[in-house]
Amino acid sequence: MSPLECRDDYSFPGILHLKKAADFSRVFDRKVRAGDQHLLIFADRNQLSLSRIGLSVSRKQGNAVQRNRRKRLLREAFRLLRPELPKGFDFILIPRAGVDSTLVDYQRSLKSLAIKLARRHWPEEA
RNA sequence: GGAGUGAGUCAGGCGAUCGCUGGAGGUGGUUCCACUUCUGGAGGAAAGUCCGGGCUUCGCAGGGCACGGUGGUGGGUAACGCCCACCGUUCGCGAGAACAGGGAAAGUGCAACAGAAAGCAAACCGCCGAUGGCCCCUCUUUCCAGGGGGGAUCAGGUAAGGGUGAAACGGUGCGGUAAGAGCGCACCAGCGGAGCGGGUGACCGUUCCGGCUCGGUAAACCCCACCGGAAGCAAGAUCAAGCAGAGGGGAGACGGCUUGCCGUCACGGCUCGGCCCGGGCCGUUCGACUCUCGGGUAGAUCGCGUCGAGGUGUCUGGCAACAGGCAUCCCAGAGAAAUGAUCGUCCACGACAAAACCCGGCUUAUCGACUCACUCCGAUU
Repeated sequence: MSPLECRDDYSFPGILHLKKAADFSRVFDRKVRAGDQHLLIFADRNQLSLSRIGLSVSRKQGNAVQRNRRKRLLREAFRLLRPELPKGFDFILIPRAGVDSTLVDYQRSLKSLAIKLARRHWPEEA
């Protein structure tokens, strides 16, 4: 198994985290985004056979404990949905402030928004 | 039992499923990853970043000024603005609590409102009006002069009483006086000086003397004593793509002219091709390509968590803070940042809040639960 591949199950190892500042600015600069009342997602294609996520939670979301809670819910949503999501993308998830979202809310939003963003990238292939 | 004071402890539990991360071991693929087993994985404040240290880099003869900080005494400590004990003042019936607690007779400044007056002397109401002046009444037989008594008033005296204020230049009594006043005296309070006794000391007790009394404010300037080199883990150390720099090596001659291009041959690199011949492209008489060097960005590794001013237990010294001895344990270590999510269940229905180089403190936030010691009140024996 290559280092840049990963089993298609409910695990969530470190290589699926978006870590480098360069990756973050690349996705943000692409300016391809979609959102609803729970989430705002930026997306860009990567050259890998898997999808990665990065999280951006601002100070407006509350204190450190509340921000941590949001990040954990978002990671959990991604982890549980990973087999069903499009591959080969980097996503940046930004939760909406002031909304009391649950894990189920985030799962639902992540799935529909990710599929929507993936479709928007397909025309570039042709 | 009720009310309270002071120390201190804990910070939802259990189970199931799916995950994350550090370490150790094993298996598999040749330096990295995957799988697997065991094991560790947020706080009392991790917070605010307000002090003090360690550590790191830079700076540094010595002294002074400036700036900043601290401020009862004696201890503790690596150090502190922290802690302990004690002293003083104030508050509380008390257990106890609070104190930025050096200097106001070195100087400068400040004090709203009220009040006459807020700092060195003054006087609003009041009291007096002895002394000096003026006026009235009266007595001295009548008028004048003089004298006695009484009243009013001006000059003046006074600060006891009233009133204002957070604060108004000691208190009580006797004497004294026109009225009064430390004006005099006694005692008390306060201040200063000298002595004696106790204490390491802050201070405490006590005796005598003095002038009789001198207000508050220094987290206002200031004065005095003591302390302080600067910046911080994005500190800093090592390795180091790319790009840029310096130095070296590096394949050429001839001819033409419009003087930087063309032509001929030669050589070098790349390419077509299994290879040779050969073809194509680019380059060579200041330059393709290549070597070396120093600096160093992205990035990586270390710093960084096995070893610490460390935790737990126990003994010894000390009133205590704490120190020492012995035994024992290894207890988060990320880096866009792990320590979780969901469900079930129980109960007192879960507050405030999450490490980011590491320690010692302080401050602030906090649902509640509990332990120990002590005080006051009440009841009972």
